[in-house]
Amino acid sequence: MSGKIPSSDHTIGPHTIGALGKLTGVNVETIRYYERIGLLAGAARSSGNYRIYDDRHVKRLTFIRKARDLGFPLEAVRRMLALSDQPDRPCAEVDDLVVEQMGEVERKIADLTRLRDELARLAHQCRGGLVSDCRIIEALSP
Amino acid sequence: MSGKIPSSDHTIGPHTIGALGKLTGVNVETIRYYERIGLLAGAARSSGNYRIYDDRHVKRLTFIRKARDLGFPLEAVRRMLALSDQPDRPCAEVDDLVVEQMGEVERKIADLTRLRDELARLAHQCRGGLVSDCRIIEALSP
DNA sequence: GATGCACCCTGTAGCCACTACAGGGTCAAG
DNA sequence: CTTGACCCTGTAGTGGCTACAGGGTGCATC
Repeated sequence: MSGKIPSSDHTIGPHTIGALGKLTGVNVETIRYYERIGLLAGAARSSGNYRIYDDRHVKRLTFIRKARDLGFPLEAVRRMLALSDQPDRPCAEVDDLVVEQMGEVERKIADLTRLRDELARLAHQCRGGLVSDCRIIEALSP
Repeated sequence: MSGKIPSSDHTIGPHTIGALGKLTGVNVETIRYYERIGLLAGAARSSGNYRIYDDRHVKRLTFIRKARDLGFPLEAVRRMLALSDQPDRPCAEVDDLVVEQMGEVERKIADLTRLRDELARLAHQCRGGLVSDCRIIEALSP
């Protein structure tokens, strides 16, 4: 059976999943995963059962990718997408998500900074010796 | 069938898994998980098939917990445990692990700091407005 | 000795956010 | 007409646990 297949490579018009992936910088497997969990709407299909994405998909996925790059968990991304579809709602709800995420990130930074200091204290404590005299092992041993 | 069961609550002598967990601050499920993946040696069993841990287990698990608290992945913990059993090997191998882990942590801190700065720039950009005018949504939209 | 309760056992499934196959089908070019 | 790049579905794996389900054990209390 013959059928039209979308030619891709352009920034506009229909795209195969691979073209969408390249356009947005998202792995093909990840795109399918997003569809499976209902984050990205399913695409139309070609006669050969290929997914055919349009520009709304490109926009949507770009949004998701940027939000993920900022460290938002998928649930937050989902909420932001929902909000972006409701232009009449207060913007503060979006802001809350950003502030929450910033808090998370700051907590992680604080934790990791403590860790790094601990590790720095441990490092290079036993240059050239044997494990039997290793201060690091000692520090970990009860 | 009767049988001796270890009474616990002391810091020395045999322990049930629950007592070991309390002693070391490690979740009971996690202890069983460590046994399953071969990180913590299996314990003797009581007549009622309860695990009976001795002081070597306590030491071992404390070591693991401290290393985990420092963010070492389980594979690194495994290598450190192996090294701690070979006192004649050079301590530098342990040091390498610490330095590597410190590098990881510093990379994460750098990444998160960049993230935090991005988020800080986004936060509070659209106080009181509607989603339709939200700069955050705008920033994420292509 | 029956009952209750805290603890223990095994085995399996779930979490997050992907990633990596296996085993096939489809498309365009040479 | 074959090659090779791409696509499809479905399932299993990653790390490091955590959370059951469905049972058994140990001990105190009535």
